[in-house]
This record gives sequence, C-alpha cells and structure tokens, in this order.
Amino acid sequence: MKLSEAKQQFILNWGVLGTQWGINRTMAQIHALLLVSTDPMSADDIMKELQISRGNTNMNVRELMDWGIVDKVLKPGERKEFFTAEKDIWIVAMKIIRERKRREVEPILGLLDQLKDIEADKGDKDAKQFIATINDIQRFANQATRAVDGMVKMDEHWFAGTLLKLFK
Amino acid sequence: MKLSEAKQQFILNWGVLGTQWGINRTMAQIHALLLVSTDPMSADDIMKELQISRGNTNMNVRELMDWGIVDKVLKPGERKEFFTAEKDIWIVAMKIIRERKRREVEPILGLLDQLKDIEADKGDKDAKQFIATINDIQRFANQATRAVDGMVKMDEHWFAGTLLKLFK
DNA sequence: ATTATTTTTCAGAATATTTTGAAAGTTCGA
DNA sequence: TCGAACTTTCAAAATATTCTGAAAAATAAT
Repeated sequence: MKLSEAKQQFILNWGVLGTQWGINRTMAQIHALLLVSTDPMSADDIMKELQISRGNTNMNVRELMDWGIVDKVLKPGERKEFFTAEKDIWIVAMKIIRERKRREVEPILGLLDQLKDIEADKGDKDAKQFIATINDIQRFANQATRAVDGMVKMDEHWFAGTLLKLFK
Repeated sequence: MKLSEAKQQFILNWGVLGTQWGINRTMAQIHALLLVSTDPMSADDIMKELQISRGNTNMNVRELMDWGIVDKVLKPGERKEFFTAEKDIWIVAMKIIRERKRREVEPILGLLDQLKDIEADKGDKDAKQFIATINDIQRFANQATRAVDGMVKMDEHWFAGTLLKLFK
C-alpha cells in the first residue's frame, strides 16, 4: 500500500469512528488529517484534501481548537493561518476525556443531586429504589473519574518513554 | 419535587446524554425508564410512558438486549413479554464499554495493522512519522484496554459492597 | 484610506438518522 | 386448524444534523 493511500484510509476510518462516538465526521477527519501530516496545513490545504467547503473547514477547525487538540500556527511572511494537531496521543485522549466530562457528564451529575430531593414518605419503596439508582450512578461517576485521573498519571510514564526515544 | 417528575427528568436527560455519545435518544430513554422502574414493563407500558410508537419500542428494546443490559422476563399467565434492566451500574458500564470496544474500536485496530504495511524507502520521513502515529494509537488502545480490565476488577469490590448492603 | 486577502457567519440545501404505523409474521390457546 | 394476542419488519415520513457557498466582517499590505 502507498503512503497516501494509507493516510486516506486512516482519515476515512477515523471519521467513521468519530461518528459512532458522537463526534461529527468532518471534525474527526480534519483531526486525523492533521495527525498524520508532518507540516501545518492551511484552511485551503484542508479543504482540498478532504473535499469540503470553507465554512465547514472553519467551523470544525475552530471546534478542534476549543477542545485543545489543534493549534493555530503562523508562518513568517504568510498571511494565512496554519493548523497543527497535538501529536501525543495520550495528551489528545486526556484532553478529550476531560472535555467531554466537563461538557456532557458534569451537567447531568449536577442534575442528579437535585433529583434526589424528592417529596415522599420514608417508607416509599419506589422512591427508595430511585434514590439508590441515582446514588449508584454518582458513585460510578466518581470511581470512573478516579480511574481516569489514574490514567493521567500513567501519562507521565508514557511521556518519559517518548522522551527517551528522542535520544536514541 | 415529586417522584414521577424526578423520573421524568432523569429519563429526558439520560436521553440527551446518550445522544451526545452516539447512542440514540430513544434507546437511552428506554434504558433509563427501565433503570428506575421497580417492576418489568411491557412494550405497551414503554410506549405509553415515553409516547413512542410500537416499532420504535421494539427496535430499541431489542438493541438493548443485544447489548446485554436489558432482559426479557415472562410473567406466568401472561402472553406479553416484559422487560427489565440490569440494575447494577457497574455491570451496565462494563458491558457497554466492552461492547463498544468490540463493535467499534477493534475493527479499526485491525485496519491500523494493515496500514503500517507501506511501500516506502527506509529513509522516508513522512512514512516514518505516519507509522509512529499508528504505533502510538495502538499503544494507547492497549493501555486503555488494560485500564478497563483494571476497572473490571474494581467491579468485584463494588459488588462485594453491594452485597454487604443487603445484609445491613 | 483603499484594496486585496483571509476568516467568519449563517440561511438554506443536502444528507443522515430516527420514528411511525400498518402489514406481515409468529405464537399459543381453544 | 383457526383466530386472537402479540411481535417484528420496513417503506415512507418526520426530524435532526451537517454542509455549502456567498456575503459580511476582519485583517493586513500598499
């Protein structure tokens, strides 16, 4: 297989994976494209490569920057803006996980607290079960958070390993 | 807040959360409904509660059964089928994670292996970087898998704790 | 200040996903 | 074997999401 073909495949499949996890196809594809590109790319480069419109490119690049996994880069003497992706997959993953937690999980956890405040007799079996379920979800969320924090620590190991490679 | 209102809120918000993670709204809502219901529910019960069609109900209940987080229950003397959700959130979470891995992540990991097989000179910088990126993703996937397996072990702790509560 | 270049916005178009509902299929008791 | 009760299927409709492209806004060079 040729390199260009392999990159193409990677980008396409990364897009599908993104879709399945609630991330829009183009955003995932742009991310994949920048991940496998050695040099920063301009909006025009991205448009051409992925065959998408300027508006679409702009929106999704900005969204990727909001997630902190793509950065704007300026080249001396060039008017255009260029973009580059964070290449360390660990950092990418951690940023995505944390951002999703912040945006999507935390709001619902706040709500759950409110939902436990129910008008019901002490003996009400239904109410008890409901509260127990909510409690379990909250406990689970806490455990998962701790697990992720644990992974962030593993991050340092990884990073150390990556650094080592540079000196080989 | 009243119990019925709290359940309603829970179901609605669980549906939104599902959507954001690539799970369809109705599926998440049915799951939430069964999670907070003490007794098994029939298709008619679900239709009425969530105001959805029979076909929609049927499809999504079956999908939930495929995921292994909803079970069919038969009541003696009743023709209808009833459904009930796995109530232990840990088990639910583990089943979802494993299923998503199996369905969505593993296929792409298989592909990645193929993509590393590139025709290129040994010195080709672009090809090297591409392969390095793929390797990093694979390494990350392995680490994540191990982390999840670690969480499954925590599962036993949790389960022990839940059992304990029963004897209090 | 004017003009050329680039970025951003957003209404409407295109596409993708979900839902409905009625018909076909299944199951089971009489 | 028949028919009532229930479940499944799936084409078409409804809905939701994403994408386009041209106009407006911003930016920088002359």
